[in-house]
This record gives sequence, structure tokens and C-alpha cells, in this order.
Amino acid sequence: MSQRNTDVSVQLDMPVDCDGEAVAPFTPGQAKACTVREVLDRVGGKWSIGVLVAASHGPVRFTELERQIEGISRRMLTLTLRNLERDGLLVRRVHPTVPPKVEYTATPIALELYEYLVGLTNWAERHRGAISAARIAYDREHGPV
Amino acid sequence: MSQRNTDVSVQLDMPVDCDGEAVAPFTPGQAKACTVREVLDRVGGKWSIGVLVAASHGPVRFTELERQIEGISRRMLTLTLRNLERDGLLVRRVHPTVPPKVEYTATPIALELYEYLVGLTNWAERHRGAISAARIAYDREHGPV
DNA sequence: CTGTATCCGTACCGATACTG
DNA sequence: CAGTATCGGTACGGATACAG
Repeated sequence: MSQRNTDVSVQLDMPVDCDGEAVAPFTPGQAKACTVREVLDRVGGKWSIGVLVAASHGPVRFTELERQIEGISRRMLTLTLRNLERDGLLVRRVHPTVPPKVEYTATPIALELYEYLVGLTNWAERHRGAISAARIAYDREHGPV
Repeated sequence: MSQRNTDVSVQLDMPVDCDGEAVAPFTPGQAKACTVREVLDRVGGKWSIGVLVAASHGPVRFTELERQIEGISRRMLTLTLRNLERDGLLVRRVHPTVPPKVEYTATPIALELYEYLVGLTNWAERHRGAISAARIAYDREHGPV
């Protein structure tokens, strides 16, 4: 991952420049792992996927998102939107009307990402039961405490 | 996501039972988002992917992992291994020899997951430049502070 | 309607020391 | 070799109040 203690993870609260290119030798496998981490560090926030999915079906307004994504706070919605916009995954368009109207749209890059997320979704749906069972079995054998 | 404040995220430090089935009505899109979150909550930890990748190439020993995954601490390696084993993504085999020898192997489910991670890896590699550029552009327009 | 600002809990993770 | 135990920092995210 990051070989120095310069952490390359997302800073959701405060933006930070993040260009930790791999300099040290990686095993091919761990290079892959490192790249996946890059994605997750950008899109792995608690709400990013939800916002992305909602914005992938056409332009969405702020309040629409707030209603569609159950449980999100106004603060986190704003932060998530800013981060996704910053990474070029969302386009923010302001209509200078009163009351103000702001629309968010997923970029082609984000739409492409959405495709791959479907793969993960299907994986989770297929194995949800098995994983749940594995947990129960594990907790019974070892102490649930 | 989780409609109550019962959070379904991973507890990495302390195991916790996590079966928050979706009961409330979801929009189809947000249902997808919710399922992806399930995956990330299991596998989105800082080191999970790295461990998974390393274990997908055959049985690996504890110390091997410690060396391959640059920067991981002994504590985090143990915790990550325990979580993955609990979810049925890793099998732990103990050889009762002296000195002790423990081997971790990815299960078929984990191998399948690995396939899908490749999709994300390729996505990141394709768009790494564009995202980086988008960040720079964004930070120049809005304040980098 | 679309945000900002502030306070604060807690999960995640690192460092370090100890053990069968 | 393969862990466990404990302490502490800090980023993430929730609640709430305020604003253009």
C-alpha cells in the first residue's frame, strides 16, 4: 500500500492532495491490490456509492438525493458530492434561478464504474447466504464474545 | 442504507453480529447501492484486499503475508485474517508442528470476488490520469485550502 | 432550496510490549 | 513462528444550528 506513513486514504472531512504513486517494488499481486485500494479510497466512503447510483439515472437535485438516500445527513451529502465532483465523477450544474436549483449528473467515467459495481452486487447477492452462515458457524465455534 | 441507526458496518476491532436485512422499501437503485455497501463493509478495510490477493495465489503463511503486504502491522494482519475467515473468505489451517505453521487459503467465494476486483483495477488504471487531472482542475478553480 | 460551521462520539488503525 | 494485550491518534461521520 503506502510504503511511507504518508497515508493515501480519502480525507472526507478535509480535502488533501493524494498522488502517492508506487515507487517501491511491488509484487504483481500487491500492485493489483494497491490499485483497487485507490478506487476504494475514492469511492469507498459510506455514502459515495449511493450518491453515484442515484446520479447515474439522470440529473438529480440536492433534495432529491437527500430523500432517496435514506439516512444521509445534509453535511455528508454535501461532502460526498464535493469529493465526487472533485474526482470528475459528478458534474454540478447551477441554474441561477430563485429559489436556486442545482443538478448533479454522473460523468461517463462514473457510469462505467457503475457497470463494474453491478458485478460486485451480484457477487454479494449470490453469496450473502453463505457468508452469513459462515459467520454463524464461526461465532459458534469460537466465542461470540 | 441502514434505515435505523443500527449500523451494519464492519467492526474490525471487535466482532459483532451483522444481519441488517433490508425491510423498508428501497428504490431499485438504492437497493443495488445497499448491496455493494455490504461487500465493502466486509472487504473495504484498509488491508483486506491485499490479504485476499495474496491468499488467492495459494496457501500463504502468516509471516509471508507480513512481508508481502508492505506496511501492515502484526495486529492488523491478525484482525484482517480473522474477519476474512469469519466471513468464509479464508480458510485457516494449523499444522501441529514445532515451530507452529499456519496456512491461509482463499475459498472459492473469495476467488470469485477476486475476479470482480480485476474489473475495478482496470477501471482505476484506465482513468487514473483523468481523475488526477480532474482533481488538479478542481483545486485550481476552487481554493486548494 | 442548497448549502456551511461547529461540536463530538467512535470505529479504525498504528506502535509497542508480551507470550505459547 | 504466530499470535495477544493495551494504549492512543485521528479520520469519518452524526447532530444541530445557522445562512445566502
